[in-house]
Amino acid sequence: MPRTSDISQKLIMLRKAHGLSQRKLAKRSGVSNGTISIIENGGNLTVSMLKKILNGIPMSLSQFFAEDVVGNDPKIFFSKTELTELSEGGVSFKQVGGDLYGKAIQLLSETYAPGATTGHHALRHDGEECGMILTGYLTVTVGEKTQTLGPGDAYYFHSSAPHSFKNDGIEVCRLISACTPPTF
Amino acid sequence: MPRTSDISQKLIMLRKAHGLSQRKLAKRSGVSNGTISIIENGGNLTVSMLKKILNGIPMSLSQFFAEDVVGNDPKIFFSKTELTELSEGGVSFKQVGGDLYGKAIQLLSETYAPGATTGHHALRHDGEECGMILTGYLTVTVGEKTQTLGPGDAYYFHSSAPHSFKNDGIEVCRLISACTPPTF
DNA sequence: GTAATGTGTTTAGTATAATGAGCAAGTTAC
DNA sequence: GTAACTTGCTCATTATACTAAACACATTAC
Repeated sequence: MPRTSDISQKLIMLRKAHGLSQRKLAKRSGVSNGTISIIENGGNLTVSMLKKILNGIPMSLSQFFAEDVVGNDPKIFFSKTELTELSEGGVSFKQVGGDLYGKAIQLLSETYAPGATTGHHALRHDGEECGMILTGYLTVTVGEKTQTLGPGDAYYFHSSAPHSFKNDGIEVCRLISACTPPTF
Repeated sequence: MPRTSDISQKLIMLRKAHGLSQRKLAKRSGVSNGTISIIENGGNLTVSMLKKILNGIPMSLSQFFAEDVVGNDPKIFFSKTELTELSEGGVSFKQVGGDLYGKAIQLLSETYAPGATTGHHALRHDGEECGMILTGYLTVTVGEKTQTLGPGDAYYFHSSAPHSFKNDGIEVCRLISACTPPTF
């Protein structure tokens, strides 16, 4: 048996993040304390066992195995500025690190609710733009080209080309994009 | 043992969707055929076993447990270019959408293994740089300022200031950053 | 016909996941 | 001090996940 594993590391992290000892977690999840110890040291475990343990966190299997995604509750910004939000019609733009107007680059954290769109009259402005889908699916139209992108997919284009975004999926789409120069 | 379960149902669906018999899937994933049968009838199974089986589909644990059962294989890059990786010493830079040298902007998907660093002799180059932590923690030093950032946190600075990155945590740190102009 | 392949299931044996008590070390209280 | 409590880990025992081979039933070939 391996000395450690991704699962064990993740469990340890989760347990400690919730301020629980092995015994407390064992009690909460109805598992023996010895089992927790073995698993945290890299032992194998059944899916149902993992489910029971996560139940004491609490957390779902889906959450546990989720490709990690942007955290919520924004905190300190190293850039000393706040994160500002511009939201309308299910589309939300968050200017990461605050408004950097006048700077050469702007990072945005965007979310598109299911069905949300920037509108079919496409946007046009100066600069360049690229982004990467974190979760969900987004249909991107640039000029006459349309592509539906999923997690891990990316786009890049000159902003002078007419472009629009739409979430045709059933789940929220989140992405990170960068554009230059800032247009907001 | 239950006569059926969500996991077994999902596995059956997946196997059939790929036109595989129990024996074929067993062969592909290096598992005994009997085990497949038992599991499909609701038997319990270890996480590593599930991983092995999914390996023959193929599918990741993350995908298997994902809430959405939408299509997979994200591959196409809307920018028509490939994602290239530059990795050394636990630090990995992935140029999202390929090398955009000559363009005004470059999006990077970066990962820092626990303990990994860009080196204490700080980097200096032209342009501006900003990024956002997705998972894990990263200690960012710019000039004389040092800050440890977590998920959702962001940084922004002029690249001409000496800067370095280090993962002091115990888990992998992943972030998305954008810089201009590209320096790779 | 029956021989050869395919399917999913069952079974005996073995490897190992899980239990719960007990261990050693470290805090805190008094 | 030492008594009460915590921490995580170890160990014999029990429960069970997993294997490999055999089973029962199909379909196809000749």
